[in-house]
Amino acid sequence: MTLTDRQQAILDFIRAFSGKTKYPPTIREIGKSVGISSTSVVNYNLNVLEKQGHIARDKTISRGIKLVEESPEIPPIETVRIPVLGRIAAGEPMPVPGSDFAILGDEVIELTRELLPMDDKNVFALQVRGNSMVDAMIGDGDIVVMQHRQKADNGDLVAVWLKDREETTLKRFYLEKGKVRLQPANPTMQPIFADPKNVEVQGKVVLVIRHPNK
Amino acid sequence: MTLTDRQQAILDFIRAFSGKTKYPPTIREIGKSVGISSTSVVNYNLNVLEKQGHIARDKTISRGIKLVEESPEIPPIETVRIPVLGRIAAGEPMPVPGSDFAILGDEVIELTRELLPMDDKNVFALQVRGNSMVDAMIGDGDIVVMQHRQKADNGDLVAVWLKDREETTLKRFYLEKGKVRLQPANPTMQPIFADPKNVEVQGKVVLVIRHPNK
DNA sequence: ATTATAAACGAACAGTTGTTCTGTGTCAAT
DNA sequence: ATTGACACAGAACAACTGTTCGTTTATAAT
Repeated sequence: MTLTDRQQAILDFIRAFSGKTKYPPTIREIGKSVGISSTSVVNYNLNVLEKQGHIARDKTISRGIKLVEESPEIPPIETVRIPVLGRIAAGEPMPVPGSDFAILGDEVIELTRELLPMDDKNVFALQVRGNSMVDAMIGDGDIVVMQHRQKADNGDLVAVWLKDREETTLKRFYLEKGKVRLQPANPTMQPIFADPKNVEVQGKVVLVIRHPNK
Repeated sequence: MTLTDRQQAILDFIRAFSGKTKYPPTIREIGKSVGISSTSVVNYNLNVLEKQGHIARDKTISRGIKLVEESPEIPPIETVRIPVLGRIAAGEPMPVPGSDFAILGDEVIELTRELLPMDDKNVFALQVRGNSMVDAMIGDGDIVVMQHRQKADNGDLVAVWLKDREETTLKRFYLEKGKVRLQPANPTMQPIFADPKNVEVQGKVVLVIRHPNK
């Protein structure tokens, strides 16, 4: 069942007007917008649109028009917003996200929640600079999504803050004989040995996102 | 600045009424609901609510009331929904997404649009099985987001359908001396050489998503 | 006790709003 | 040529709607 040009224009106007003003237009506002001088003609066309199921009307009250949804509701996908806090292993100090941190900078990415571990609290992202982790299949330019942690298990991929060097780095974490070994995943690079007191674990990698052609 | 009980009741009614009817109430409908018999009193209270920033009023028109959002609107992030069509290099036939394909299976992921290339049409995802691409830092279990392509450039990471083998595989694509070379990124594996007529390029990898601890 | 302000109230009014009535024009079918 | 359906148009009307006016009551401050 097709619409005339005028009827389509009326629908478009109702949608645009309602979106802007948060209330529907009157008969006269519709008429004015689509060039119909007679309220009777607007009323006639609205009755047709109602009969066809495009709108619903509440009788005799002002602005008693509502659009009928035209497409079935898209099923919602639960997503999570993740602040991208900066870059890692670039030697710059980097703030640790807290439970009430504000988003620094304004870059945020949004992902399907199911891509993250069960606990998606305290999640942030960093962009990797450098190739120290290529054997862990994390390369320069990758985005790593991290979950804030203060403790690490052996073998975890973590971001750690080295207090004496005042820099953050991404490495595999091992605690051996009272010392921390931060192991690159690149055979050309040496591990870092550090006093546990000098190491502050900030987060554990839970997801890696890469553009393979960049 | 506090609200009287009556003013709170008016706000609650406006919110409930608007949610239900999709248009705001009139002065008289408000009065009837909160037990105010005089339109002047309703008008007085609405003016107070407007002054305090709870509502906005469009003057002298019917139903010219709108609620002012009580929390700042979360800035929208444009996202893209990507169907996950299955697994690749598992030897099973895999349908090619077309411009009007339906989502097979019901797994869909949603990502920030800016993570994808400029043209995000005809995008789908596959989960990788196998380690043939570890030197391209794509491992078993990774999700690769692909853009439908029918042609590949040398060096592109692509999914190709091998007609004679009836299987899809993920490899780097090279066209050399009239032959297609599909190059694994794993030094322990041999490239596949194929007649171009036997090879159907399906898509090019534009993003890789990995859980590093799975 | 007095004053100022807030809150309330009914009535009246002007303008808005949707519906109905009567009539005309166009087009397709017969 | 006639008929019926559709679309249109202006006018009139009743009811709706928001604003203003004049007044009263309650409360707090002085």
